Parts: sequence; C-alpha cells; structure tokens
Amino acid sequence: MNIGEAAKASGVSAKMIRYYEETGLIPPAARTSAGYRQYSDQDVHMLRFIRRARDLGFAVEGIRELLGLWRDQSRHSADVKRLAMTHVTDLRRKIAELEDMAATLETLARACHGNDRPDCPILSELEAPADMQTD
Amino acid sequence: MNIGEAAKASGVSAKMIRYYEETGLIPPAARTSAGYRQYSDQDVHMLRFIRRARDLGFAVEGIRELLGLWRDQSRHSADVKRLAMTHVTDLRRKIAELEDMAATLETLARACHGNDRPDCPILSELEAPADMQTD
DNA sequence: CTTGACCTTCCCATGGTGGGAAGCCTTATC
DNA sequence: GATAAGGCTTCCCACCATGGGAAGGTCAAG
Repeated sequence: MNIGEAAKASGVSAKMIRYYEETGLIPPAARTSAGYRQYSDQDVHMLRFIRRARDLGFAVEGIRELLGLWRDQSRHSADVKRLAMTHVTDLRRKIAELEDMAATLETLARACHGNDRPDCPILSELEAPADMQTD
Repeated sequence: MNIGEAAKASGVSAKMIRYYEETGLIPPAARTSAGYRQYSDQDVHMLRFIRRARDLGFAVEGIRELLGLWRDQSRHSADVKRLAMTHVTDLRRKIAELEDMAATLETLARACHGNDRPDCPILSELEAPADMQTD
C-alpha cells in the first residue's frame, strides 16, 4: 500500500512516516519503480506500535529502544520494564513541576479580588516574589 | 549596564534577552555609540518579571499579556486573574494527560515480570492495545 | 487524454533555548 | 601606546516533533 493508506491505517501521518524513515527510526520503505513508498501490513503494525508509544509520551529515542527490544526475541522483560519505569519517573517529575506551578498560581489567584481595581497579588508576586532571598 | 550584567542580575540569559527584544516582548534596549545594549534597573526589574512568569510556565504570548497588564495602571485585576486561571486550566489538562500516561505505564509495568524472559505486557499493549481502563 | 487525487523532494515555521564563529569594543596591564 | 582578555555585536545552526506548502511526477477513472 501507499504511504497515505499506511498513514490512515496506522494513525501516523505521512509526514511523520517520512520523518521516521529519514531519521532512521524505521527502515527505508520499499519503492515502486515510480519511487512511491510501499508498506506491508507488517509495516503498519510497526507504525501502530510507534504511534502508541508516542501516545504514552515516549520520545523518539525511547521508541528506538522499545522497537529494538520488540524485535529482539531474546530480550529480557526486565529491560522493557526498566525503560518504562524510567519514563514514568520522568513523567512524574514533570507532573510535579507543573503541579507546583498550578498550585502557586491558584493560591495567588485565590488571593486576587478579580474586580475592576488594579491591585493584584499575582502581579505583585511576579514583580517581587515573597519567598525570594536577596536578589 | 551591559547585557551580561543585566543577564546575571535578572536570571535571563543574554541570548534570551536579545531574543525577547527581537520578538518584541521587550522594547529595544538603548545602545551606546558602539552599539552595546544598555539596561537600567527598571529594565532588569522587567526581565525578572519575565523570568518569574516563565518559571510559572507562562508561554511568551501569555507573558506579553501579563506585561501589558502590569504596565497598565488602570488594569482590572479580574483580567489578570482570568489570564492566570486560563493558564492553570492548561496546566491541569497537561497534568492529567501525563498522569494518564504514567498510570497506564505503571499498571503495565506492575504486570511485567521484569525478569530474563521475553514476554512482557508493556510490549503486548504497544503491539495491540487491550483498551484497558485504569484500575 | 484530461482531471483530480496521490506521491515525491525541498524549504519554512513553530517555541524557547543553547552553541559557536567572525569581528568589533573596552579595559587593564605592561 | 601596545597587547591581551573578555565582553559585545550579528548571523547561522541545532534541538524535537510536527505541520504547511510549493513544484513537479504518477496513477486511475472517466
């Protein structure tokens, strides 16, 4: 099948399929005599794998490792688990960061009158944070 | 003061100060006859404001609005509050996304033996999702 | 044989940041 | 006054993952 059909079947856009090929995440597709890329059901299977890994927030480098393990029939599930848990740690760290931001902002917003007058603790905090030492 | 000193004093790198100027987030700095950018304490104050807004996860466009409100002596604190709460909503949405990913991965990883054998529910899920709910 | 949908490659943009090169400016030291 | 060090300038490149779009080739249906 052509790239458009493979894109539709896998949920990976044609643009991204070409990009993944260019960056070596997937092997170069076979070509027709006219130069059209050809994809098998196997290929679509792989693309779907990639799509789902992306949906779970894996970066392309992580997916590269996942694909390697996937293809390796003698892999150790411990390696897969380690890869996944490392990613979970990254996610949790990012979540904590965002949560800190949200909590700070909510606290400030709760203290803001939200009326037609200009005074606002949100701006005050941005101007001169309360918890900041000598700057 | 020169850009390097302003960078040190504000916590915004010289690179980023130039970038903010180029993109119109901050007004063009005054220049010496030799073309060096000059910054006042006022300017550093503004740069610190920007820095803190970045630390709270505001994108540059949001900071542009915050700066506008900050400078507007007749602003309504309601507008600031609205801006902040919109950002909180964005943060919470992103947090929920990441949380979903982390929870899914943790569930799968918990079911993975993590030993030297190849079978692994993480890879199985990537290969053919079971459409499992977070339990 | 034309038309329209598809494919190809190539370039550009995003956002926010850093790296680095080539060349000018300033300041301190000799 | 000369020289060296370090700061400044602009300009280009890179990241990551993705999309837009142009110019031109290909295929299938009418």
